[in-house]
Amino acid sequence: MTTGPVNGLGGLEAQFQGGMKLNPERPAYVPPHMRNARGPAPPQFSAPAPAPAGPGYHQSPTGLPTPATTPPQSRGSYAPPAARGAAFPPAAAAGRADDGGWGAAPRRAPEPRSGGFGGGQPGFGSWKNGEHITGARNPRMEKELFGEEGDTVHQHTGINFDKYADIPVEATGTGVPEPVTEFTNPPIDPVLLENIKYARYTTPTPVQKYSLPIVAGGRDLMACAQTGSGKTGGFLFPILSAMFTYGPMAPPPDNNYGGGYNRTRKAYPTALILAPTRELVSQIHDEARKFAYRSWARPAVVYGGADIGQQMRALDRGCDMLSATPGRLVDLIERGKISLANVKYLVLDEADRMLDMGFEPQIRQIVEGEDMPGVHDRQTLMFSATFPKEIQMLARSFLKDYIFLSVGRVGSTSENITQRIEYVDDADKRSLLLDLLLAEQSGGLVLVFVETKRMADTLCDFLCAQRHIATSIHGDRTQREREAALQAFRTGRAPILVATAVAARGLDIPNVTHVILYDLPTDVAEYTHRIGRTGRAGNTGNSTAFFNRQNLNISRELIDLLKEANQVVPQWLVDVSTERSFGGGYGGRGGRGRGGGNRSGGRDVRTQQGGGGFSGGASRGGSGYGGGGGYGGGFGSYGGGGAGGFPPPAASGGASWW
DNA sequence: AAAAAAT
Repeated sequence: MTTGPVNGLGGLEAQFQGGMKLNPERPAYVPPHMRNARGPAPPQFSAPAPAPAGPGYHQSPTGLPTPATTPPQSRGSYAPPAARGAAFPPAAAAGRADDGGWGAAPRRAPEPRSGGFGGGQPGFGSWKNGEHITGARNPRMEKELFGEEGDTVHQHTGINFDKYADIPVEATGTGVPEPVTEFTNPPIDPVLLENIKYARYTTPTPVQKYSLPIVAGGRDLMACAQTGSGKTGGFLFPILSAMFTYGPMAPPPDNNYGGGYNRTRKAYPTALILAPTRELVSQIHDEARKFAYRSWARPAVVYGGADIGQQMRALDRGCDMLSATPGRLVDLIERGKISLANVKYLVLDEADRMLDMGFEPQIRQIVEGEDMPGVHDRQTLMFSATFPKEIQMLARSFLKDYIFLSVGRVGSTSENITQRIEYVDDADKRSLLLDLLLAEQSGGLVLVFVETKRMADTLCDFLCAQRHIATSIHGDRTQREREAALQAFRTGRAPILVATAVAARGLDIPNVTHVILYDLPTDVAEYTHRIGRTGRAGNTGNSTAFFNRQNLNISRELIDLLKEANQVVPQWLVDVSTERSFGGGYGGRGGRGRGGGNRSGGRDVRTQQGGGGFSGGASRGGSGYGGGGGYGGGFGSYGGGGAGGFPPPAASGGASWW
């Protein structure tokens, strides 16, 4: 295990543990699956008034949904299923006045901190008698959720909106709606609008401009948007807006399903967001909390490596928008703790990863093998910075007549990132890394990617031995260590983070000024995601990739990507990509070529010849992909590792640590 | 080949 100076992390962890242990009322241990049989507040039953049947939730976005009737003492989202009945599905509402037998829906326990008056607690709203009751403002929560002016940990301070203005957007599919241009009340729910203001978002990013009306119009979406382009808001905003407006849904009549005796309070999320790493899921949840502030909707999060009992208790306090990693979600479904029967919005973030070989079976189980509504009874949204053709083909089975959105340069990386490729043999990598770190004058954070968990530890130890303050994150560290490392990095306490692929996707860490690919991934899409940890939210960043003979397989695609992003392409890289023998022994790679051309995606497979089944459709926006201004300026001058001849000069600096 | 994701 790596124990850099900051890995031990006294404060945070002690606090975390202490909080758990100091509770004098902590009950004796109960197995996880039994814990809900003896909740703090015994379920109370009372017959809710039969709610009038009305148009289904979201069934008619244009019509006014008939209010669901909710007993005044219960918070909206936790109303007994029967009481939630009216809105969705309409048929479920009739004749649900009985409260006996299996039909008896468990009344959710009152919000523990609410003094018995659910929803009345500052910061939390409710849904009563078909109306959205906005919670009172809560200064403490606002500070926690939105931070204060000028802090750097809360993102999107100093967002560079000007850079967004010219980003081209291509939307294909049938009936593409007109994008919105501003955050305004119609169509955005007023409660959400206020939260957007608190978060200091002023203008929708291109992906948000399109996703808002697309989702509001009931459409499915496959969105390919460059990193740091506001993807999270792209799905949170339209989903929360609709949830706020239309209110909670009725659960299905078979809410006793699973376990039979209904011992456990079951969560029925309206929106389910799946992502490939725990940290990403956690980050999405944090955003969801911001934008659900003062509303009736309760965000929840579940992921592995953390105490499941704690997560289940948190689910009892509300679960309307659930962010989850696949494994833990399946676990909780099997325990009868979560039902997907109410899911109206399914989001796959980093969709290409979620549908790749490692994840696809789990995703398929969740989407097709549990009680998730079918593709026509839910809206499915997929987001990623890269969308390879094969993955798009696969993804189509989860979508219905979707709109394909491509934001930014096609399948490419942001021009906000100045990308460099350095030739360096393995033996010289450490030296060059030290040079780069010394040359880093920005005071920003440096993220170093390696290919293996072991290398992450080794390199982190090495850097610490060299008096750098570094920490590491990878899948063999405990969840607590992972979170501590990320927190130390975010806050700048450890300005260097050595990471494996676990940190490659989606993580939004402000102030990362330099991403170093100490090892190059074998896949350009992966390269794209990794360097995308810098240059976020319209800011600029630098990336340096260490290239040597082992990376020949991506040289061709790398060159194409660099060209597309208006980056300097080292001549030696062009040379090696065309020469079959590079250092010998790699003669076999020649045939790779650029067959298909769009491995990283960015183009709607339906619009390519033989796409099948879809008749093109409207295409708007995106008048060409003209190059932006020059980002030429080099950053820091380190060693002699320039883009010289071939083979290029080795990095300078003595390898004195051998 | 490696990483990630349930215990």
